[in-house]
Amino acid sequence: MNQDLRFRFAPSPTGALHIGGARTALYNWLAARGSGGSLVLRIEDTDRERSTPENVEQILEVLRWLELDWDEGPISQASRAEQHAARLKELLDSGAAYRDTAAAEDVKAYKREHGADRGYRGTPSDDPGAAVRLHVPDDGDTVVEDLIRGPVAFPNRSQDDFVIARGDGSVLYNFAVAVDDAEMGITDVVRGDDHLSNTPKQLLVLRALGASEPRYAHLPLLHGPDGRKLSKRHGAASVEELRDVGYLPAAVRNYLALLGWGTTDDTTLMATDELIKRFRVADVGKAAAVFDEQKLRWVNGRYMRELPLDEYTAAVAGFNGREPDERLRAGCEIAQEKAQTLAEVWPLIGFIYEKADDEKAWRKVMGEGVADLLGAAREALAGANGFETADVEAALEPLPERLGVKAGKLYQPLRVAVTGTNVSPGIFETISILERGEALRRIDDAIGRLGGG
RNA sequence: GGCCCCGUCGUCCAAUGGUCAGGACAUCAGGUUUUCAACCUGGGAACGGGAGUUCGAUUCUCCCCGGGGCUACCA
Repeated sequence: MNQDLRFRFAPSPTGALHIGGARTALYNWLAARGSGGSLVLRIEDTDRERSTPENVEQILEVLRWLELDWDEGPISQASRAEQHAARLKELLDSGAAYRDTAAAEDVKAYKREHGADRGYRGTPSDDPGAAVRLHVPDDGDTVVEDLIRGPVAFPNRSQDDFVIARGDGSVLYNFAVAVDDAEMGITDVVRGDDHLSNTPKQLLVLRALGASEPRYAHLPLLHGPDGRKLSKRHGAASVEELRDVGYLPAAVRNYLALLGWGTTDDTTLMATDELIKRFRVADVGKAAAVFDEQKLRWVNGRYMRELPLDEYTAAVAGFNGREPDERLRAGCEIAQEKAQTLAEVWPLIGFIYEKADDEKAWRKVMGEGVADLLGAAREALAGANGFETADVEAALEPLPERLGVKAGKLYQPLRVAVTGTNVSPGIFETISILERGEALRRIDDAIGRLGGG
């Protein structure tokens, strides 16, 4: 345990939080919790155009839903403008940075002249409204000692003298991140691979400032099923969507943890405390992973089935905007083995409250001679000793043989008569969960509709 | 274009300088069965390509190919 470790999750609120971002948050959280260190939440909102309060709130909500807590923050990066300005002034005063009036076109012209692999070098200007660039050395490499990838060398001569502050004095991302990580005492930066190329820039800033450098670990990106970078096109790409289709937070954590990381003994299902115990940033793989919702569904199904009934009922109730009551609890009990997501539960047990109206199912099973079969079942149920599942079973079980039909020939019409559709939990449980009067009434209705009885 | 990263079954994750390259999801076949699931059994399925190092490479090195990231006075 190392209490001195400080991790951070630093999303930019420019849109919905991706499952990739969620995984980054999860990995940081697992690493922090597993090491006894702390987790800082910082919102990278220096892009005032795209950062909105709604997006910030959305990110916090996703983290809360995933049950990932943090120890400090959320800290708005934009609110640290004063510190940024102070550090910027240091670099300007020391000569490590300089003002330059060059625009994108000038940089291109420079490269046409000096070669595409040559980093831009500007000429200091005394125009107080010019952007600020950092002096990058011409020789040597800036090496990122990445925990996952090992040392990665970036030749300095290919690196531009990059802009660290706009003409108006506000700082840019790579500068703000470096300053904040240093001033917040971050020891471990665990983030997406898309930042690997930014790291030498941040290191250069840190060194110019004489600040301490954190350890870095760059996680492979997540791709969609087509192998391209994950985006909205790929189905449930945002965590909110995952929540809305009925996945359990614990299952999502388990699945996400496995996207890029695995154990030597091939364990697939791991409760969160086990993930905390076993997860190591350095063990994360290097290759990009593809988000596979089918496997998430399977993981989720396993979690659904293992949930204690009370929790299960509460989850189903919450998902459907209801209060958990005895009736729902009874329904959940018979549906728990069958549903893989919370959204799948209601179609299975909605009949408890109201009979469904599935025309296709009706046409499929309510054929010739069905009225008589239902009549026989009705009589058997009316005469049952009680109405527990065992009573219903005792009453119905002998029927197919006595009537000379296959079990399905009787049970399917009965299912449709009672639930209104042809998919439900076991037929005996399904009937038993209704009160006897209600069950008989529904059967009578069906017989009536068939023109029989 | 430049700089950088990555490359094991369809997908995720393992292992190894010498094994029949393993597990999970998915898939296929069979079983169970009152529907749908679930469940059980079994099968197919991978080291991107080419050199080199080596007695021997999936594993080490190089090249190629493929995919990806960055390349803004965005984050």
